[in-house]
Amino acid sequence: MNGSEPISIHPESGNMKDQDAIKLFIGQIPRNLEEKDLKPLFEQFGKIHELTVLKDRYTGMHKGCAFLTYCARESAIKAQNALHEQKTLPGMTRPIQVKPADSESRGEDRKLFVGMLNKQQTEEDVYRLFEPYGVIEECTVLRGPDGNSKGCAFVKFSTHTEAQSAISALHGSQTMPGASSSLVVKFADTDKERTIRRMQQMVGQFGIFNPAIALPFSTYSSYAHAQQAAIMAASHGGYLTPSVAFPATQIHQMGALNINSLPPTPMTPVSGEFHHTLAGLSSPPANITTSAVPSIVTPIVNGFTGIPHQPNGHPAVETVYTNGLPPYSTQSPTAADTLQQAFTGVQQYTAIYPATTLTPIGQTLPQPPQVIQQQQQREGEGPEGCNLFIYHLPQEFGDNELMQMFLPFGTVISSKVFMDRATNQSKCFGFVSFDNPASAQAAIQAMNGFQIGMKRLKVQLKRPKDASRPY
DNA sequence: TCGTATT
Repeated sequence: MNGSEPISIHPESGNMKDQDAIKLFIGQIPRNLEEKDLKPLFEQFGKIHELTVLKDRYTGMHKGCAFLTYCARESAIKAQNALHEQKTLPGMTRPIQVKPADSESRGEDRKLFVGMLNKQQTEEDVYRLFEPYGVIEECTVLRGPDGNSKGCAFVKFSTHTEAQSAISALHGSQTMPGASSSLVVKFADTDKERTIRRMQQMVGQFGIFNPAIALPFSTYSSYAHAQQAAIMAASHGGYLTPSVAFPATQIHQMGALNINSLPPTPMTPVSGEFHHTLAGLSSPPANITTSAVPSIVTPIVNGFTGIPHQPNGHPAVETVYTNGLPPYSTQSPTAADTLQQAFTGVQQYTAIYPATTLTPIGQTLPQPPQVIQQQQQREGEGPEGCNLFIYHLPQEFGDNELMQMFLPFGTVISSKVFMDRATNQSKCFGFVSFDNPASAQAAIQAMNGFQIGMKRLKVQLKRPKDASRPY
């Protein structure tokens, strides 16, 4: 599940697909092309059973890719061979992608991540290194915008077993000249792990206040939206693009990871489920460096994919909103409904600390307070059990940020960050008071241990004034 | 040192 809702061409009558039809993933589609625009391009290879442009579930934003299923399996093979990496659609900087959708063959369990490569090593070098262990379907060295190797690569074998044997043989087996440690060969991250990794990177990148990304969110109506917006902005240096969307479930998992600081349990690769795509469907020869391979395996340009990485410019922001429906208003909400108001604080907070908002989500999604009181810093204090002590606040947090952070859990009747009189700097602790104990408890549950940058919040009930000191 | 996008 991933924030997209299919909009399909209406299957015409009598367009039954073959039992062994292949669903194709189409990438690098200009965002102004809809199903009807794409249809002619693909129809020349056979009758289309279904064509679905992927769109964001909430914003309707075109994601720049699609799923395509032909009635006939053969049509898919022909289309891939004819189009994949062969043609660049108007406005795109990279060629169209036509290949079996992930759903057709999860691939993850036979895809390896290779780290600690020498930055001089090319796709061909990596290919040679892994060739002895099986049929390589894909071999890509990761490169930066300048085309320089990042010292790592993806290698996809045709089977899990082959991939495993490559790990056994190569992991740690040697140290490449210039590498800081021995070769790393392991299964590539799953989608979930990738999501988590990205978010962690964002924590690192944006854990320090960055006003540049604190602007453009306000009219979202749910946590997930707010998070998506912030994450999207963060991961693109403030540009809004539809290219990443994080489902709430993944965000939740990320949160859990932040709290526990534990790596996710690796997903056990599903084995035994053999797919009829790729190798199965037209039995690619072991040597796929030949460009004439009549296979639906991702064609390998010049023997290897990904060689000519052009530096790709930022996608123009204005091309993003092809449906005339800007997903994120740059205006503040006027008189939004109660729910929206309830989340405004989270959104602002999210904009400041994108990844860190992930933690409380879904853990304890509090009832939005019915009334948001705007009083920010009344010295008042709630009843016993309603007052929280918060430590390890970010240096930048003031009373208002503190309130924003806790608004989602109920009505905040006061928030106070303690300042050093001499320096006027935050002492990084403060107090928040709710109007009822349940809100306070919800806030503790969700926010205690919440990671911001390198620190974790300590959130606990404030000691009653008359509490006896332990010493 | 984990890819631009995968219902």
